[in-house]
Amino acid sequence: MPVQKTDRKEILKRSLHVFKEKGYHKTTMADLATASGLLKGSMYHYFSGKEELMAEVLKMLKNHYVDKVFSIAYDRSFPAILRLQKLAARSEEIFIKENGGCFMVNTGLETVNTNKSFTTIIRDFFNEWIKCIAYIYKEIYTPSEAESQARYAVAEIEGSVMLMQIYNDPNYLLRTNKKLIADFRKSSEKQ
Amino acid sequence: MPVQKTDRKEILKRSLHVFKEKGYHKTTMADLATASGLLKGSMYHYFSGKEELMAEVLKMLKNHYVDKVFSIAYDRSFPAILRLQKLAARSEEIFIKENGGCFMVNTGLETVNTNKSFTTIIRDFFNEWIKCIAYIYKEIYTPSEAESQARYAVAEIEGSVMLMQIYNDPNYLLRTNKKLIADFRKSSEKQ
Amino acid sequence: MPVQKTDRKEILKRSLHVFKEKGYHKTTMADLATASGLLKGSMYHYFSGKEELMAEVLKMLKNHYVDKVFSIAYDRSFPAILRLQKLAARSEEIFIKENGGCFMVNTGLETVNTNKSFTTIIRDFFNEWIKCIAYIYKEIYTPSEAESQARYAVAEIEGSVMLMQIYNDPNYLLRTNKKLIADFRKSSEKQ
Amino acid sequence: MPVQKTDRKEILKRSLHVFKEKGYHKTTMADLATASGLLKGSMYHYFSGKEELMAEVLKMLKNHYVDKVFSIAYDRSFPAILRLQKLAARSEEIFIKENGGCFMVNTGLETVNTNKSFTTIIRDFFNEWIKCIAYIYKEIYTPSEAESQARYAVAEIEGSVMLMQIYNDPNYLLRTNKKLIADFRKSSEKQ
DNA sequence: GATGAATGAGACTTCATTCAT
DNA sequence: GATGAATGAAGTCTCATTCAT
Repeated sequence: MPVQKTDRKEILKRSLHVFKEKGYHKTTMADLATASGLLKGSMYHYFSGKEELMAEVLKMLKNHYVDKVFSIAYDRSFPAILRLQKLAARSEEIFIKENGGCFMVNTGLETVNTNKSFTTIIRDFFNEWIKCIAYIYKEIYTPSEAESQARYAVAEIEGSVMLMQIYNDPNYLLRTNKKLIADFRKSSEKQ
Repeated sequence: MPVQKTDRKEILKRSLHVFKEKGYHKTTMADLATASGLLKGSMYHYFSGKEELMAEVLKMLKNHYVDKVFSIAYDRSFPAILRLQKLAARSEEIFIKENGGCFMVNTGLETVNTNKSFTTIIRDFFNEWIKCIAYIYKEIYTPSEAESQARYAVAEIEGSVMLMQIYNDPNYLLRTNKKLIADFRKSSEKQ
Repeated sequence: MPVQKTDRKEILKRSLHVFKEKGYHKTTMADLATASGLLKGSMYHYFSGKEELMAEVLKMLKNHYVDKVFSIAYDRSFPAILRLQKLAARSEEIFIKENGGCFMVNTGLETVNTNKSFTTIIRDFFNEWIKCIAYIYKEIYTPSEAESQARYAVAEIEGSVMLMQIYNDPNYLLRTNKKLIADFRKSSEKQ
Repeated sequence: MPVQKTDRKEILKRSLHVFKEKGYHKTTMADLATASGLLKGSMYHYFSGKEELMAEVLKMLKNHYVDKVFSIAYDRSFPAILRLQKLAARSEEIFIKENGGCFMVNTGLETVNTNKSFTTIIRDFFNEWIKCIAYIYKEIYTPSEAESQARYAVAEIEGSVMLMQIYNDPNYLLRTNKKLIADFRKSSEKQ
């Protein structure tokens, strides 16, 4: 019955959920098709294969972060500390509510030795994340110090998200975010 | 014709290398058998299946860390700062030299939704790690503050190891270790 | 958006090229559609399916041979030997230049056990070919001897075309044609 | 139930029958497995895939021809004409009785544009065939003339086999063989 | 007439596991 | 204990064909 049942964007969104749940290698094209309301064979109208599909999921997600999350950092109509808090709040929404964990890291680590093309996209994601945190930090640090601190911050957040997953306890992330904000406030006041 | 005499421990060691390289789901029993000098069928004399084998690999590795690495923290014949440095040095050896990344985290994230039994072992590993760092931190912090700081430290290290893998650049870990040691020294001196 | 106006004849011609290249079973409807400047679904406005399409390709080609090639044999305004030479020259053009090999034979052998309807058309083709050669041979042989010799000639030509394909060397056909013409000349002179 | 049900050689023989019947592309691994009394997956214990399997079938067949058929030509305990007759008789057995047609040619033409590795083996087969006929012809022709005549003979035989398949009439081959033998006898007597 | 999304059967292949020897 | 043939379910992907627009 050839009626349009869905579109690429919709398939990508639904595939993202499945990949989050099961990881790249454990997810089958049948899983993705079912989630999209299609049959296995129909997926190949939209994507040349599983690998391309995942690459597009990653790109979509990266763009979403850049447009909807990291952009918060550059909105100078709010004070730096508030922007940092907003970023933290958004990260909590994303990493905690939506089925636990950071999809970029989980995918990155699972595929780092088997799918180099994914790594490139994931690297872009981290570049953007570090850049946006550094932008805020530049209000109180030198540019090079800001970037260095941003890298530590991202590492600490991601490490916390990982522990959160292993322990199934969101407090790991919540505490780290609070600490990062408190540290920033303290450093601001020193000036 | 028995190609090679071997035993469980030897199989576990060789399997660890393969799992590190390819991850849990991408590794086949044939890969593990080849690495062990056995044929596929022979693996089942030693382990009931792939899942049990991985569980034993994780246990072996956890015990190795407890005995050979985390034990450093409890050797009070060295000053705290030196023990911290030794731990850092060992972690660099492990995470950088041996094919990049933290096997516990990589396995944990890949299987967190599909193999609960692995997660339990990995959680034990992190409990021990945090505990040993906290033991050192207690020399300058209150017990509860020490544990809190230990958790941050482990999160930051693991986050750095992850970025190290994604960026294929060991400096992420090296810088973090230096920072953690410097912070400890500074805090020590304040007292 | 109609990409390209076309018609059955044009589709058949373009499909012939693709079938020549890949054979019947390896050719997909998508290949044929692409070659025709259409999309897959549009092919079914012209032909009921792949099998009918191939049948029509074979008929078109057979008719082309009858009208444009075999007809040479019946043009008594030229001497027999010249007609034979012309036929040889045309066969060289067809079998050598256009991507090597005899489409009728290649298709016939590939489908002889699976698509009886093709075989009928291909048989017609050979009937016509043998008949036209026999027509020339009758100038020097009895009718029954002429037909017999014509069959040998066609067999030898086709065998040479086959070896030409396997060895990727057009000389197999060229030598055979020369020999057939020389034999005919010799037999003519004896009379 | 892991008991040896067959072996490589047996699979090759049975696969040959199936490939003869359906051609390379139309034959599925399931067809071959069924013919071998195995399940699809079990075929991959013996062969890395369909392509390797066919390559081995072709090699086996070529070797069979060399050892059991072409070798007749070199047995000087029989006169040349008798050796030629024996070869003809064997070729009739092979091409007529066993499901019609020459497997080497059918496979060669079907795959000449898609599987170069097959072509190499098939070329070897023809080299050997031409060589053995030439060996007999050298008794009455110069070496170079013998080889030339051998090539014509093989072409004519194969062309006849092809017509035999298309017309489903073994007389095409039978007549050609008779003619070749008669020609040889006539040429012998002239000397 | 042209489209192209959807189908669904079926292709090749992989792999954890079993078990007779 | 070791083998390796066999299994069978499941994986990714292909393709001739249909049909609503």
